[in-house]
Amino acid sequence: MPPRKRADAVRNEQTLLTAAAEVFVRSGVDAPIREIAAEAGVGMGTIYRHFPTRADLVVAVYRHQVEACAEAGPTLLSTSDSAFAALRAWIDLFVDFLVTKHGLANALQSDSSGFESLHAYFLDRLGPVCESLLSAAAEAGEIRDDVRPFELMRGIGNLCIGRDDDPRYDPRRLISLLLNGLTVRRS
Amino acid sequence: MPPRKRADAVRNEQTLLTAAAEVFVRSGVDAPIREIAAEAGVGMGTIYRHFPTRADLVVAVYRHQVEACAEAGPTLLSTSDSAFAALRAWIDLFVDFLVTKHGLANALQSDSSGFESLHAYFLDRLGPVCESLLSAAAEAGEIRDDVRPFELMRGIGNLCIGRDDDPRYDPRRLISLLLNGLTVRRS
DNA sequence: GAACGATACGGAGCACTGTTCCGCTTTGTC
DNA sequence: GACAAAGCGGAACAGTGCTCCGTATCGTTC
Repeated sequence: MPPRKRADAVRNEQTLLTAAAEVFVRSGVDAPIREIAAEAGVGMGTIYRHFPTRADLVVAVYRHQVEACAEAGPTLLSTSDSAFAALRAWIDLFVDFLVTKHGLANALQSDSSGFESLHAYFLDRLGPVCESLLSAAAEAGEIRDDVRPFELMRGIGNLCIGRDDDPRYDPRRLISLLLNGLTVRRS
Repeated sequence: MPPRKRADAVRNEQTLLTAAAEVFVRSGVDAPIREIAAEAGVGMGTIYRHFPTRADLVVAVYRHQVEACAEAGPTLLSTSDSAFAALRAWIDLFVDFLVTKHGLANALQSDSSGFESLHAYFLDRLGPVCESLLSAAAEAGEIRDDVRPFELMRGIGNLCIGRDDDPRYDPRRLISLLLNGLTVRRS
């Protein structure tokens, strides 16, 4: 009994996740469905069919982003000029992801058990990736070696809270400064 | 130089605060402006003139309710059959007020300094009122005498979090049970 | 490769909301 | 009573969520 999904449906679902992620970063998790549909180049009906509620979509994007972020770690490490450059690039992806993560709380609007499990999934999956980037940069002598993944991810997460309250507040700038602070300098 | 407010404007503002409070309890702080206008029997323009943004309205209702709640304490105490009955009635008002209070965080959406000061105002004003009701009931031998206003208000506040997540969750019921738990019984 | 359900798609259309704007009404003053 | 000024109401517009169904595409069977 294999009523398998049609190929175009599978394709659309992937397209949607990617498009939604991009729109979330640009316009927040409350972005109009129309905008996401336009970005993905599909009709609104398609979105509602795949993700009946906004929470469904946000959760799916969240998982998708965690996975993409996790896979990007090793890739960046092997293609970047330096481990520190890889770390910077990875953090940039991570910040994009945080928009979705912070939107999750509102989207789930109380389902705290669901939220907890998604949060645990996030830590399990990304903690080690962050760790490997930190270790590589530390071993290359580019940054200090006493920074733990948890504190870094948590700190960056907190820097991103309230990002759209005030146009003068730019989390990415502060994060960049923070990363500068990790580097080892010859004096 | 007395460009005093016109009498009808003053009247409308009061009407609006009362109506908005009621609608907030019924439909939450995100209730449509139209609904509030209808409840108050005024046009939508009137609301926007008095309270340009939703945050303005929520803050005004908040202050109004804190005041009403504070004034209701002594009144209830002198008109109720017992101090405990007065306490119950007061808590009921207090729960209505909490809807507004919890909506405040969203409405202020980050202005944490403004939020802090409103929170302090609330504690200063209502703490003593709650205290007097507790003392009266304790002195009448109706409830135990080791309950502090802060813990009670805080506990009730927490019971009201997530009130509209699940229709099976009824904070007022639990609060009623909690109050029962305060009573002194002959065994 | 032709034919034909089954599956999925797109987007017009409806319902509902926030916000503005201006003709009309009420108020206060002389 | 007359007349600005202040205030009011709600029609009108714009943006959004969500549904529904005619149409297009896919996968399967011969």
